[in-house]
Amino acid sequence: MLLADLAQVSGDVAATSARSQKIALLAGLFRAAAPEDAPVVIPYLAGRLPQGRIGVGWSVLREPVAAADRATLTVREVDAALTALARVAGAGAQGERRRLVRELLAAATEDEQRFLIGLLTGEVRQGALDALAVEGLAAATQVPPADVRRAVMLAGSLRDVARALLAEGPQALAEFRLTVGRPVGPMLAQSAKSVAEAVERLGACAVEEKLDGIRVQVHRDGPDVRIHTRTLDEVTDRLPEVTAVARALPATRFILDGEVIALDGAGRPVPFQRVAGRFGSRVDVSAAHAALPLSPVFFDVLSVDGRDLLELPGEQRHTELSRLVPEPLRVRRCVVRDPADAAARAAAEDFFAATLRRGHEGVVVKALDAPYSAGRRGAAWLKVKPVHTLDLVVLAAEWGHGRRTGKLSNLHLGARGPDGGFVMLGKTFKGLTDATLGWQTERLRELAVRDDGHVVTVRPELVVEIAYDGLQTSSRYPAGVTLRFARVVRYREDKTAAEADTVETVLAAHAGGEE
DNA sequence: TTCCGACAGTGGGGTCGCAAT
DNA sequence: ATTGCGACCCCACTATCGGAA
Repeated sequence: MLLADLAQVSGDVAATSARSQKIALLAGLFRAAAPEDAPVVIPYLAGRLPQGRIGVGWSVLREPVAAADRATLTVREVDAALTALARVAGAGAQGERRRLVRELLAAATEDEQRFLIGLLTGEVRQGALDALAVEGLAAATQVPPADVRRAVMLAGSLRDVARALLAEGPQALAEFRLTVGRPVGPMLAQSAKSVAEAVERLGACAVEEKLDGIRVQVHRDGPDVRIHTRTLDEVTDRLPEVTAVARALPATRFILDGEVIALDGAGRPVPFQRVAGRFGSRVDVSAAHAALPLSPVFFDVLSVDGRDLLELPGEQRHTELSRLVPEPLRVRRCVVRDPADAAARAAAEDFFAATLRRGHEGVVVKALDAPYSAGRRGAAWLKVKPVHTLDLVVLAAEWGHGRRTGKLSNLHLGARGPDGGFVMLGKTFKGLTDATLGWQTERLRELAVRDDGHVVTVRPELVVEIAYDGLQTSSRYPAGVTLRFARVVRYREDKTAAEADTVETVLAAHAGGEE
């Protein structure tokens, strides 16, 4: 199959907004793909490389390459070229990768180049990723989408399922069962504004600590322990202490879901930044380990002694968990059996407050009767975190990309400094409706003093209310801190810049506590 | 007919490892 | 030794489609 066919379909998919149409287009191409092409074609049209990220980014792709005028590249040629490229390493690797990429692009037409660059940067922007590729695969093979989706979740891989399905037919899906040693997509949580709202939405529920660390899925099969992240990357080598914990538990085959954090001498959690630093250390793990030991804390069990627990209600899985994992290795929790019981609701609020006092991020409220929905962000788990707000001044804004092209999108945010100037605390593009986006573009253009084509600097007059999750240390910004997860709540046209919050108040609000 | 679940998009900051400077 | 780049941790929020209610 020619790469041009993929580029064509990708363009067609991007051109329609109807999901049904996108799925039909994908299915059409999957049907036309030869069995040897399918393991490449399907990830490509899900916007991903089968090799994963291969060390090619914007700096390599920045300079344009003259396009070919005839489409000759086959999908398999491209895959072979990228496989070779992914293997390049060592001194001179940058230059060699650059040469290989440019060679590939020179053989591609303009449309093919656009598609390849999208794949390499992870920005195909066709309005279809894994989920719609699964639907397309189901349509192409005439298998119920739910069956394919389930197999993909349990296999942790669209490509493997596609290969099996196309080679062996629908019965191949039965092979994809929960298997110790093979990671599954972790269940994710939605957000709620308060514990009261979460309890209201869920009914009978458990309120559990939300720890601010790295999500891990731990598989043990006899002496063999494997640890995977949220995106299913294997990180066993980096977490020897987790392996040791898993080996010490009173069962030999299981899959646990939890979070890895670090505790200081007083038993309080260490800030996420330090945990991430330790977790990211790969060269000398034992030194990093000694400097900051990590502790796993578990909150779910998916399998034990060969029993698949995914379909069990959360409460029964918790019973299994408490049998397998002793107290300090489990998250604390508080159960609300009857949401109509005022005392139980009050206990849940107290638990939330106590969790924050212990230095944790918040809570996750979980329906007692919900199964483990692997790979889904269902409404059965709701996270609740405290939110802070500030009134800050817009110092500049950046031109947006994609659907925000032509709009001023990413705002530079400043607090009032001691000398009457403004101190930048970070940026945000989140929380904006299209209407607000349009409005701020107009307003900021009126206030513009400079436009370098990327950043538009403005007179510091517009005040915007910003929600954020806390401060984190920063080497990038002058105050030495930046806002974590900043997002726009609303513009404060009733306020002047002189009434915005000061750096001093921002720092004081978080003094002594690290949220 | 309206509501709501699932998806995709739009990027944020920090940290590490690696190669280039 | 320092700098720049890419990968990958953490993540919030809105718009949209299309099936459920």
